[in-house]
Amino acid sequence: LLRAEVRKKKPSVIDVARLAGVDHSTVSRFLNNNPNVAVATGEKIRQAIKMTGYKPFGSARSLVLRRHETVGLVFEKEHVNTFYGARLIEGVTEKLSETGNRLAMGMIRWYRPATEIEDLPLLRMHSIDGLILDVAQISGDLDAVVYRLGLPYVYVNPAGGRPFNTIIPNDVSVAKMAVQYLIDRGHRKIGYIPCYKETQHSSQPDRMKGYVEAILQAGLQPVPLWDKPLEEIHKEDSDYDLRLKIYRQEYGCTAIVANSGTEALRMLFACYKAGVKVPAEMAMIGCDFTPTMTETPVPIPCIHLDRLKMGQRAVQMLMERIKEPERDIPTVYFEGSLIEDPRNWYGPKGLLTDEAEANENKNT
Amino acid sequence: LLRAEVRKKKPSVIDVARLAGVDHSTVSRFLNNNPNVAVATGEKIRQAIKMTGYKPFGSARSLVLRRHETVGLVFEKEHVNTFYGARLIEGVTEKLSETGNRLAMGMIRWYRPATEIEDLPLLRMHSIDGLILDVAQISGDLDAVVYRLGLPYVYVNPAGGRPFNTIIPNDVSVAKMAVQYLIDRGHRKIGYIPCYKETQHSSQPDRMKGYVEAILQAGLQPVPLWDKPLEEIHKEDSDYDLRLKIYRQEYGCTAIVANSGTEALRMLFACYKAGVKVPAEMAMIGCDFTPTMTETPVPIPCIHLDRLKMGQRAVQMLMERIKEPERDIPTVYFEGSLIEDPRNWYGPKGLLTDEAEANENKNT
DNA sequence: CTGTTAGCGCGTTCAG
DNA sequence: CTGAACGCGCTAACAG
Repeated sequence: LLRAEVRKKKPSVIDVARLAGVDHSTVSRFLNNNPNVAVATGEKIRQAIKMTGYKPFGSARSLVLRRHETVGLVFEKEHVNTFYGARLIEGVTEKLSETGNRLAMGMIRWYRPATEIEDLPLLRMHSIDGLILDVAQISGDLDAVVYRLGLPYVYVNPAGGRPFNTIIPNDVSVAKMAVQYLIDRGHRKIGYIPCYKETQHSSQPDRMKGYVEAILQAGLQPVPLWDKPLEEIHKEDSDYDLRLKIYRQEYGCTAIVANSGTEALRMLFACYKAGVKVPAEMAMIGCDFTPTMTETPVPIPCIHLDRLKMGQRAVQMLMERIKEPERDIPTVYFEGSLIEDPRNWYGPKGLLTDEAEANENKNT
Repeated sequence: LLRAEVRKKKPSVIDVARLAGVDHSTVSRFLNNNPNVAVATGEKIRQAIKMTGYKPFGSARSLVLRRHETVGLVFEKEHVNTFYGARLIEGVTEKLSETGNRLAMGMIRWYRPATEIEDLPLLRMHSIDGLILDVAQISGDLDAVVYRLGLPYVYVNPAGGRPFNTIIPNDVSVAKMAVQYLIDRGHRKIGYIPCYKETQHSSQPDRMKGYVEAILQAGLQPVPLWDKPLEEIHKEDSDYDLRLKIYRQEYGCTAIVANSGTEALRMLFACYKAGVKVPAEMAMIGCDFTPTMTETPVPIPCIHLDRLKMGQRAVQMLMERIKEPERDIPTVYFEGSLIEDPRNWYGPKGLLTDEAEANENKNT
């Protein structure tokens, strides 16, 4: 004990073993829950560990086990400061902690070549057991890079989708649910507001597709504004005011499906400015949830995609893949669920706290 | 090469050395930029590395160097899905990547005992070189835990502040700047909207303090609504409507300092509902920036705290501490800066893209 | 149940 | 400039 302190050197199994009067291999067995350790011996070792303040040196362990108990997460820099991104990171971290694993993060920017991933400090050496990739807006051959890494991997929400080893939100279905919600409440003229920031990712066209399909399936007519080029629509600050006018006067819309909370919020402002009552004169619903939806004076319902659970599921899938690297796992699709009043998100019965979720589950 | 492939074993320095016809120690020297390697030899080794697809095994390296090239970040779970939190993580990750370091994340929930930090997978073994802590709403003796870890550390925005090894936003100054902005534009009756979610963190009282100080320094009267208990004010959905009425009718306010974008947004809705023109009849400014401020029909200026840079600075400070663990570094305070129209945040000249920032710097 | 021993991949002496 | 030899802390196979 003292010697180790004096040498400014962290105590090792050797120090613990010496103090406990056993061999270092016995200490190792004890630490790894090997049953071949007498109870009395174990107790002595436990004492010695407490006295020395011993902590295992992870690197030595992974050197021999060839396992790092660490999972990598590669993420798009532009997505981190997004509710979607943050919740995913949260879910991943949480699930990893539960299973005793560490999370190591790496970021890549939009439109950069996929090969930049290989140069991340995260991947320049062998230091992780598997990789979760949440990258879509990237150039070059991502699959080639991932293959070269030779690591168990899981994709989350990639561009284009994949049949295996992937977690994907069902954006088509989400938009359909949103449309159905409005139809069920008697609406027949329903407009759609696309993402106000340009995106090449599939979520935008998928939600558009869902909107059109649901409308057509109900024997209704899609309102055509959505297929105009975005630049034309977004030239001025008053885009949404203009849009509201066209939707109401030209097409007689009584309801709107917003691509997300952002668009819902902007549309809501347009309604207030124009003196249009929400939801009486113009009903609204959002695809997906963002925290802005908690700030509206009136509730704007939304179809919630649980990114936290997607993150957790990604970890679970990756763990299975690490166990059996050869086996491919069929892609998991995540469906949306209705939130009638997103403003309760942070409340005592809100969806943010896991305790609340746990209680809800208990009651059902 | 082939042998390594067949054995399904990753190539090591030995394999590279054999292929290059040199000793493994020469390969090691080459990899660590030791000048004692002949150019010709180096070229042979480079070839061999490319052929084998060799990647260093990090654990073996850190075992002998006793350095992990990895930094830990402990974060509050409830803060991850916050713009503030996300930007900080972004800044930390970015700066670490630049310096060739990995980021390992751990999360702890509000109000839990500080000792839970020790049980994080991140800290159960020796696996990081230093630790950044962004935890404030936590119970128990955090300092004792950190001391026990025996690691170089840096605090970010802790409750109460610290004289050393800490990064802190100057919330008092931010609120003062916000008030001054309104005073400079001729306002004399200025109200303050506190954080609508309860918080025990110092940012809330610090901003209140800044508001009061600035008002008094200008020889004006603070509007007293801010010191009422929050529960009383927030009982109903119409809090902000009520507040607006009181501010205007009872105190004759022409301007409001909002604690953050959230409160600004809610106040703005209240104005629209009441038919109060912004900023003509009621000017507003927010402390700190949140993405909701990009969604308003009219610009609400704000005093921006750059959390991205705070994250980067934290890494820089930690690196210095890792180099000289005995030396304490004086706390760094971050000041706010005015954003006149936060709606440009995401725009081509917005603050989000570093390229834009770089260009701006070039021009100045 | 416990101790002995070998070796994981790499960096660093120290001879040559 | 290069190679031989050693050891970092730990696990696992084997012998008792």
